[in-house]
Amino acid sequence: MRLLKSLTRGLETLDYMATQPTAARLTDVAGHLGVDKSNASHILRTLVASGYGQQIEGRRYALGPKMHRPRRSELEDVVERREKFHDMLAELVHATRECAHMAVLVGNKVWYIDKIASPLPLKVDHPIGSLAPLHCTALGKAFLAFGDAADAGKLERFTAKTICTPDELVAEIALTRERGYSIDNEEFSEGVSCVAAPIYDAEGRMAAAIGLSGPVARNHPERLAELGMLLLRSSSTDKKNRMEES
Amino acid sequence: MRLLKSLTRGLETLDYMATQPTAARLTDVAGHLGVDKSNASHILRTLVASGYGQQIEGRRYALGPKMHRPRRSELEDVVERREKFHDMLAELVHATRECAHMAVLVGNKVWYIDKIASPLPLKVDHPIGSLAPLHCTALGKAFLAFGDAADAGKLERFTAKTICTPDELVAEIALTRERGYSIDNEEFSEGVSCVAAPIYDAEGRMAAAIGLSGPVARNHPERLAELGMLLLRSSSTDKKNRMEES
DNA sequence: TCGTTCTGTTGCCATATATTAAACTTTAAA
DNA sequence: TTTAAAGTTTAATATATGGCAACAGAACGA
Repeated sequence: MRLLKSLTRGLETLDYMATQPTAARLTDVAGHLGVDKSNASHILRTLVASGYGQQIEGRRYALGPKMHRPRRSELEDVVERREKFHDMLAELVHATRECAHMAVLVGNKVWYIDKIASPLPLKVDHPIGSLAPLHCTALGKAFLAFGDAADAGKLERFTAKTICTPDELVAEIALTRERGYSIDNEEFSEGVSCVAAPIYDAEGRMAAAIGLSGPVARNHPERLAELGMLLLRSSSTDKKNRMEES
Repeated sequence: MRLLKSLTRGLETLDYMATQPTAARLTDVAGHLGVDKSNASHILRTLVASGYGQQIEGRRYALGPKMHRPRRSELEDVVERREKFHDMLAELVHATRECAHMAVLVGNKVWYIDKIASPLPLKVDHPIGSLAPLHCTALGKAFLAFGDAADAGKLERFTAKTICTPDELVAEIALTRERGYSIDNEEFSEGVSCVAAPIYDAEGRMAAAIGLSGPVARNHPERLAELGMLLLRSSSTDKKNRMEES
């Protein structure tokens, strides 16, 4: 197993510049790598010449334009995903007569990006575009359990049933992982219960959450379980379709 | 001017992987660099070992996790912006009694991310989360005139007044730039006219568009001009505030 | 299943080249 | 202005690297 030394050093320099809060000086780079100043000079110059580094404000070095290549826009991904799962929401509403939501993770909140309301007169309403906390919503818990939501932020209390201690939340998340879908039983809004399940992208990372919400009057525990299983079935069907077309 | 060769090649390999639509094979990389397979093998292995490359689906190479370092999420920006301008929308609705919208650019469409409806019974409704074309909406034209919307896509006709030829659209955009705000006069929806103005981020790039929509019955040309000026005044006030706090 | 071809890996050697050290230049500090 | 620190250039040497060739493994077709 042979690694190219100068390449390794160059990349390590990129690492260094990436982790450094402020633009790095040549001497610092040389010190960090444990090489001579002149060597560091050559490395940095090569990085700059290739566009992976850049020299700014006199003689300081930072990551260059090539390191900030515009990737495919996150927004496009989100909008595309919304389009893709809109029909699934419609089917879910049709099958359950409950309100279906879709949300993505933004910081430590969920952001509702799609909704189809229940046809019944008694209905819940999380407007599209609104934000909600992670620890007390089914959609949020789905990101905690299956996505890469780091922490839930402050565990604010909304109702008597809101989970407000880290320990309880950890247990709830573990339970959610076993179950495969998440539940919110009047933890955010009195009288409203929800279930949610994750949606994955092609790389297998959680991309969005899809959930069903309704009044507890209709959604007793048994029905919530049914709805949860329905969500799992829908999302696994999607996964299968994706497998086949690839 | 001395550049490190193996480092240069390694970085060029990153370039190659970045521009390649699909994950690259070793032979392709070797061919592209004009080096021996064995050399390419060492380069790729070094890239993988350092995290700048990764080996996926067997024997193909792609940019690694270090190249996808999480920058501040675009979604966070959008959500933050929405929060920030929500009050302005409310003020606009209060002042004009027309519906106010906020939208961002996604590909060659505008995506409505916030809305406050008119209090009057006759009102327009672009639901939040929906997409609209650029060439026939005020919000879209704002991105064409002041933002970095590259092209408007197909100039589909929606009403008799829709601008459907590139030449006319170019002229309209030029006019919009002079005017400072954009106008949609029943070009997307019969009976609905809108005005819109750009919102800029800290770097001076157009971040979002804010617009007012209402029925033509109320919004005769003179009123549209008034609404446009109001938008400009609101957004310039925001700009001033931003200047002061920085 | 087997053989053929294509793709990627390993070991070796010669030499191009990266690294060091020292001299030199530029910038910052005193 | 002087002095010290930081950065660049040059030159020399050691060695890391690139090419070759042989090897191994996967993919393909029969």
